[in-house]
Amino acid sequence: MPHSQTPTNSSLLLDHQLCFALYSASLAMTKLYKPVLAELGLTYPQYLVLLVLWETDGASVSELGQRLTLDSGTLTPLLKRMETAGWLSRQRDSVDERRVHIHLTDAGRQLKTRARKVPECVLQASQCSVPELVSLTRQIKSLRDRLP
Amino acid sequence: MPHSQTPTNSSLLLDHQLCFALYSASLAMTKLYKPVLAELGLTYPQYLVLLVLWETDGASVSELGQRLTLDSGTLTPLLKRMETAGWLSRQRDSVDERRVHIHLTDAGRQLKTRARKVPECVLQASQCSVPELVSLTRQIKSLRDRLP
DNA sequence: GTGATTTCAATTGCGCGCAATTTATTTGTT
DNA sequence: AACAAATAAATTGCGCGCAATTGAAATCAC
Repeated sequence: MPHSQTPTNSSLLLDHQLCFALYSASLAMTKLYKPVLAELGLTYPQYLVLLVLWETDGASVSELGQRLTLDSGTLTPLLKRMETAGWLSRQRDSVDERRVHIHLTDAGRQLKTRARKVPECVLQASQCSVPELVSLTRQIKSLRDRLP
Repeated sequence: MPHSQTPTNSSLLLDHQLCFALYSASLAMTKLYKPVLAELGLTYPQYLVLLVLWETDGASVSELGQRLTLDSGTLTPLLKRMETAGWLSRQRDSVDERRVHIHLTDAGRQLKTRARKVPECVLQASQCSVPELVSLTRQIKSLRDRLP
């Protein structure tokens, strides 16, 4: 046993590798999306917001935050930019005036059709097989769910 | 075959799921690191820079950029902050004056010892088995290497 | 019902990440 | 030698991501 620090160093390396792999792959994925989304006038986080709204229009800011693990400090300015761009409107809840509901505009709903080509473009660019992506997604979600 | 749009929608969902899983897991990992790194006065990208420098002191800005897939627009201000914090110094190459080499200070080198506990803390907090982390890391790296 | 607590969104401030441009230096061509 | 092209880092500008704080509204406690 010549290396007394082997356990520490290997876990250190492993840990770095996983975190950096996630960090690096996430940045690379965002770059992959960028040109496709730019044609629609969207950023990646804005696209994520639309994915939630296309499913559940009228969600509140905090509901969006739960779905996307983002807080109001991120979402409020982002939603204001999307409101300015004409994709959605922000309306106070008349019953509970603390809450703000986000509703798609006609333009926001129509964008869904044009966005159908996004995942196909990205899937093709990623050069991955579907079974591999299915398996990998399941594992990363499982990891994600165990993180605080 | 009642759903003519099934292929599109499923690839759409799958694609979103993978990208969002990566995005969400990467953000969660960064949050996991934050309190541990905060004790050392570091951010996660700064920690990544140190990991490279602890291995190859004196790397140039572009070499750091290649290792971390970051450009000078990100690295230059980041390195200036780390220089101000006393972890490193930035020195022009006397032969090729376009290049800037990054050298650790004594404090930067000594930080390596204190940083040994970082991966252990994070590994414990992640609640994952080592074999799972090894396998997942390999797969994510493989995906990353196929992305442009 | 009044005060304390909680909840929700907005705001402030800072550090990335990156596209696009600029400046300085080196290399290549002739 | 002189000019063009390529390379390296810095700069500018914008959009996140998040901690911390603020302000307003609803809920709870008694």
